[in-house]
Amino acid sequence: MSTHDDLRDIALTEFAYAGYAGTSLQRIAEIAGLSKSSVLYHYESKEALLEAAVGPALDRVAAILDAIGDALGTTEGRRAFIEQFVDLLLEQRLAVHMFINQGQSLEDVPVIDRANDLVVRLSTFFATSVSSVEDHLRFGIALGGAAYVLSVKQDDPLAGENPETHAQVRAALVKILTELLAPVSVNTQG
Amino acid sequence: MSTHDDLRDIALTEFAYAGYAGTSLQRIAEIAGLSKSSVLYHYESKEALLEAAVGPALDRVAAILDAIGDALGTTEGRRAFIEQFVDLLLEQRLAVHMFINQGQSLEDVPVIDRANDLVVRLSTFFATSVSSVEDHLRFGIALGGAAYVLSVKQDDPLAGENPETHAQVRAALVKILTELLAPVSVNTQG
DNA sequence: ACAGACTCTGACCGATCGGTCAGCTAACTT
DNA sequence: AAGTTAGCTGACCGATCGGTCAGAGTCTGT
Repeated sequence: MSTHDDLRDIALTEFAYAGYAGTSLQRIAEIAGLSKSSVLYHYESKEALLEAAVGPALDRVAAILDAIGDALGTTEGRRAFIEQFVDLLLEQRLAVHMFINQGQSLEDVPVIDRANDLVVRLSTFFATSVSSVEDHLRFGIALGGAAYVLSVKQDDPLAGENPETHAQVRAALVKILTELLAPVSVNTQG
Repeated sequence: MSTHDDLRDIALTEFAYAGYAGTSLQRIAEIAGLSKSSVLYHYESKEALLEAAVGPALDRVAAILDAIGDALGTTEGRRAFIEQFVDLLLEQRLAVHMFINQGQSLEDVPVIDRANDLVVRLSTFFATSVSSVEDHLRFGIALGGAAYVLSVKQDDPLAGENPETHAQVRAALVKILTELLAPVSVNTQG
């Protein structure tokens, strides 16, 4: 992989792990085996590095939201969405964890504002007709919980990258999020 | 409230919101209307401020874990635990959110190590006999999701502090976490 | 009136932060 | 062989970081 992409990946890992404010360019440089000046040669600023790190994940979220469109109220629509959402989580777990848990404090960064807008879209996607406290909590727990559980470094089965475990995690996530967000009988007109 | 306690509360709010690394003593001082020197008069270091901020929450977690003891495998025991856990979350939501989401990166801070130990105890509490991937995910989503949803600043019903909404949130949380962690038929001997 | 404790402060410290800049080296072009 | 470019670097910048310290103001007990 190119140095450019290496830096992007290192930055994403560190931002998700130690926070944007808690990660220095010096540290990113050390992990990459470069000098801080080299990092700033590839990316014009720390903020540009953040944008490169989470931007692609935001594109995917936006694409999913656009594609699903209006099939939101029905249980069918929700289940179809959940499958795509789980795949997104598994592919972009660090980026999602980042803007879920640091989206509030980095509010004036353009790429984070974009992320926050998408979270709002995602929220209204699930809370159009039904707006009970319980449903709000369900959505928040599903979103924050999934982002959290996939970002925890653990010696557990999740750590391995073998495809069998991956399929197992995917199936379990779909099941759990379906229970939370699209129960067998959904009140479409709460 | 005393200046000492004010500083503790301000620090907790800022640590949970912007992260420990992302919060400066200068900022805490400004919010409190004091100088940075005054903050360091009340607390000998930034780390001491962190300990004062999350310590009481950790004491409560430990107390709950000690009290529940061995009634862990049964559905009854889990439900009793969940009620206490929800009350803890509602009372100490910022502190819980803090050490859930920053526990990994602040690993060498004593008070955070204590927090991480408690999370491990909590985890094994739910994963003694059953250790399937799905149950690990259920636990992580419940823990991380609840910590997340209660820490989000929102213009939603949660924001208000009126007792009626509080009871509504509590009931919904108990219901959702029970679904996640103690379904009607729990496999005690996975 | 004096002494001592409590609270608070500005000045200052070394270290680190994000970022700039001139210049080095190696590879490719003409 | 000369020129151009990409990749990288150390030296340096002002700002901010956590933390130290001597001292000022206030209040209480004697």
